[in-house]
Amino acid sequence: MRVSKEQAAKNRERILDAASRLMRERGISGMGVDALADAAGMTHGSMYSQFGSKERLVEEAVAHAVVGKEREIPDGFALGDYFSEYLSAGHRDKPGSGCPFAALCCEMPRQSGGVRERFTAGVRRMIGLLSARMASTLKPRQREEKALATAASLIGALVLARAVNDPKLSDDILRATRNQLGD
Amino acid sequence: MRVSKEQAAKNRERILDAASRLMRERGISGMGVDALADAAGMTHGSMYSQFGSKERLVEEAVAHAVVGKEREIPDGFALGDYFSEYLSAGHRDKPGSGCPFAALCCEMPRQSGGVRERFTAGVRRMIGLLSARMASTLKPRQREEKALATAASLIGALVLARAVNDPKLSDDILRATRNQLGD
DNA sequence: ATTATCTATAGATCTATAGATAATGC
DNA sequence: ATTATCTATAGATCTATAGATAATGC
Repeated sequence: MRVSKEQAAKNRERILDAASRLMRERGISGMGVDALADAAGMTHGSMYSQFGSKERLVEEAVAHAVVGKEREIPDGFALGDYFSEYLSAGHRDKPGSGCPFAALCCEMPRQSGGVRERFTAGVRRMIGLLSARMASTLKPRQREEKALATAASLIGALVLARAVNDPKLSDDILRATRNQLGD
Repeated sequence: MRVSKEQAAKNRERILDAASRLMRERGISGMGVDALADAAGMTHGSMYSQFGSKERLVEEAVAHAVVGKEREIPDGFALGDYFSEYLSAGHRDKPGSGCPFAALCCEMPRQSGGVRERFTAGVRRMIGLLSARMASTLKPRQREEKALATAASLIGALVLARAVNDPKLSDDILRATRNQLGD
């Protein structure tokens, strides 16, 4: 049951799409290769011939999620809009298509070097994006510092808002962080 | 091989100590009942007669970790010292005895109601502690808001500093957040 | 008599591999 | 001939339970 090169490439994309969603919804260790194969409409045997191991599949899926999310950011975006979107109830309630850093950060310390490399490269680009938009009255050093702290705030607020049981507390965390960040 | 009530209570404590550490190091789903039994020097059968299920054991272990961590905070602590300690390399590098919120937040959305309840109660107390120490020139509402955003910043910075692969970036995230929080 | 612990085991799930299958691409 | 996919299965690990064991506590 061989397929064409193009079809194989499409299947590969389908696996990565499914993996990058499942990973964010269930966690990396919570995403079974079998469940992933189901979600992608294939057998897990096929995934092993495409990726060799779960670890290498996760490497690519992390990069896939990060790049996909990056592409959603409009070119001339304003910081305030980005904050509002990032800290929205909609984002909180859709982890599968949301920020991969917020979804995967806690599992990263236990991942392979290759997986962490991709994650870290993505974090660096997020900080770069933020830094470039910080008030031009600040020195580059200060902009960088503010960008680092802002990334931590955004990710922390989203993760915490998803973690707590109480909807009001969750909303409060998002709103308070939005207000503190300003712009 | 029955033991005395006191010994049984001690064994229970030993299990909870081991669980609250293993959980933070390997994640809740990454902590096997068997590995936990090993770490506590017991058989897993004994743990089932003590706790009934992994879920109920996790409930107690989360509460145990939260309360244990709370007790470490000195009565008359200063906010600045708390920030410095929380955002230190030492804290980052010892997740097993560190903040349970930072270690477990990403897994919380997939936990049972009982587990999330304990986690949320702990978060609320952390926010209360922070709120009480905020500048007395602020109105209660503003103090609460600042406390919410501060908790998110602290947790986000720690989690992100643990996640990234590059030691310098990791240090930068902690330092930048420390500087932005002030006090 | 009660019960905390242990032994043995069930049944599910997880990652991975070997070999068969059948369509592509030379 | 090559190879993407599928089938079948291995071997490890995971949560959970049943029943035996042996010391406590009435």
